[in-house]
Amino acid sequence: MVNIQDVAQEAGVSVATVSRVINGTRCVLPETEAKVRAAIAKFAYQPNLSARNLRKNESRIILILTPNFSNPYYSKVLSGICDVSRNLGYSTLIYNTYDSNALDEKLVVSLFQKNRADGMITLACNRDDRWLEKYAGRYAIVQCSEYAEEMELPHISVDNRLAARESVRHLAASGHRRIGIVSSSNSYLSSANRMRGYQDALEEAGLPGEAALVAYAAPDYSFSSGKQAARTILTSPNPPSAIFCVSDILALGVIAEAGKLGLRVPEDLSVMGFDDVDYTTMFHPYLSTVAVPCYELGRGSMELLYDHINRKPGAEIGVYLPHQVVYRETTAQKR
Amino acid sequence: MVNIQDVAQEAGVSVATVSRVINGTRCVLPETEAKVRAAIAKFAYQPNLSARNLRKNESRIILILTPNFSNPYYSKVLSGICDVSRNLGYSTLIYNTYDSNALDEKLVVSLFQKNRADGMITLACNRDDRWLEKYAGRYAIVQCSEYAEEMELPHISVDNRLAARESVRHLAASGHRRIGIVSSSNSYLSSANRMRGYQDALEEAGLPGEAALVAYAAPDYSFSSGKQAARTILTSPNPPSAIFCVSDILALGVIAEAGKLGLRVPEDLSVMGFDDVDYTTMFHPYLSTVAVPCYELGRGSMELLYDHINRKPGAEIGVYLPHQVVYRETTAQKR
DNA sequence: AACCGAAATGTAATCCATTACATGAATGAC
DNA sequence: GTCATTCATGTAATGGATTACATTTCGGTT
Repeated sequence: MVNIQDVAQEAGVSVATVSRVINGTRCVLPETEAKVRAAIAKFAYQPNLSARNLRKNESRIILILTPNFSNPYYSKVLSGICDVSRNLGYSTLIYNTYDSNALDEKLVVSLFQKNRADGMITLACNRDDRWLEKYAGRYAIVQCSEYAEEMELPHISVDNRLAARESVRHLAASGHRRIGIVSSSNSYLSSANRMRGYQDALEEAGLPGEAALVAYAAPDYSFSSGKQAARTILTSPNPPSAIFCVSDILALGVIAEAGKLGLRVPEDLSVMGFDDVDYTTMFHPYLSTVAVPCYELGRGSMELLYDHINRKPGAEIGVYLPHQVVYRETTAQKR
Repeated sequence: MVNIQDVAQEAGVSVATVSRVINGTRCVLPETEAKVRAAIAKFAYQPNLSARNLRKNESRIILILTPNFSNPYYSKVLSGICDVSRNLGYSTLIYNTYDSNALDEKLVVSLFQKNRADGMITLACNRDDRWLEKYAGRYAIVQCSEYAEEMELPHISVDNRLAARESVRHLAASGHRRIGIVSSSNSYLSSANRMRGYQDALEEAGLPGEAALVAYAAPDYSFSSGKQAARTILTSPNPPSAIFCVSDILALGVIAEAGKLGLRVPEDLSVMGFDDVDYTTMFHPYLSTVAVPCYELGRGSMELLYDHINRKPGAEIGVYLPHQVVYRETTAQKR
């Protein structure tokens, strides 16, 4: 494999000059630069990244901690992260934590040490993972989608509270007086904030909150847990005519269960999802939902991380991307 | 950051000995080893990977070329790859080629050179990408799911031809005499082999092939292209009573279009998919399909790659994992 | 007692790019 | 004409782990 020596020799200059040309660190005479570039081109020379990283004391590796690779939401985010990181010259080491919601402190530290990662992006930490703060100074960390509350750590997400509020407001504006919510019994800030937004909207519309309208699905966001939650709500004495769900898959479960109970969507029951993953429009009724810019969240989190790795002054702490509530076929006027 | 020097000093031995303990390359006296291990533990020492890679002339990075990160099939495969690669100490650099089916030769070479990757896994190459062979000696390459035909390059997949044959054989055994196929107009070997399997089964059952029973959906495997293909087949003069599809999403499209045409599934039309992605059981009718062990394909491809990187004698060239045809709610006896 | 060989460990070269410091040439000021 | 300064480039140290080769030690053989 050709190295910087060979290039220097070919160009008739020293290795230092070649390095300067490559990195553009100091002025090099145009004709010298031309010679060097010619030699680089001739050999198709590529600097050895291990040597460079060793010298510069960086790894050009960023860690990504994701709970579940195959979840379409996360895979979209990952896609955004990978595209940007590739352009910035970083390798991504994706670590699947398999829905173990606890973002393990020991794991994080050991991953950092073992890989000497330059930074990390977490896709799902709990709202009370305050220990992250301890490492903020030492390592560059960005939290994407979920983040630990009340901490000065970089994070990027949508405004979950507002999005939920808008969705539920729409349901109320469509005449629904009894609006349920299917949340998830996890410790994500998004779940908490979507619940808050739901309550905001009820209050705003002058509707009373009621325990029977609230169900918590299992923390796995699965289809079947959505069905189960729906059953609880819909078989109660005075069931709602609309249900807001904190995820699309849960909403799909709700729709399935509603069908089982003889309810038509949207004629008898309006349903709203959250995220807008691909299959929301893969079969009818198309799901009304909140479109979350997953890919852009991924891109944004990597860009944010890059700024923090390079200690760019003024790098932001909290970034919020715009969402959009989309009304399709699972929501209708109350009859 | 603590280095091997510090550990050696603390343990009162030379750096060579520390290295030997870490790598287990040569005999070290038990008490010496104990001292070294104590020092390592005390400092929580982790070898610098850049230095190690530089010296060993490896990068511990493997490239993954995938057409579409967010496709559930690929994300499952990626999940398997990442889990194994992590355990083997490799970083994965995932490169999204965005459905540009042409696995670009220049891209591959430049990625290898730039990252000095130790190996590469391709998730989708065309059956005629014979240029790959040129690089087989120089780089470790494993083809997962799709591979270039008639070449001695490592690959792993299911037996697409057999799986298709079994599925269609089942339809024939259920009394269907006119069985259609929705394939995809791409250049994947899987498509070709599933077509061959379809023909095998027809022949086996003594059923005639017929052009009107065959439709090629757009190469994007999309829901809408499935619908379009179904329309072609189902509106022909003498439509089939069963359709075998080369992907689940296409099958979903077929079912949707059948519904539009007033056909009930499975009463009027049996439909089989391929892959068994998550949403096949997310709404009724549950899809009959061929379960492909995506995750295991991912695992297997990384293990295979590892063997080839290390030039393990007897590393296999072609690995075939078992599939399983699952009969759910979209297939029924012909009436 | 002399010698051999194996085992355990140490010394130092090596991988390759970056960069602090050194050198030499050219420019300009007085 | 001399000295300071800047610019372009070269020399060599550096980062940290691996490993070929060297050395020491010790048990065993004759």
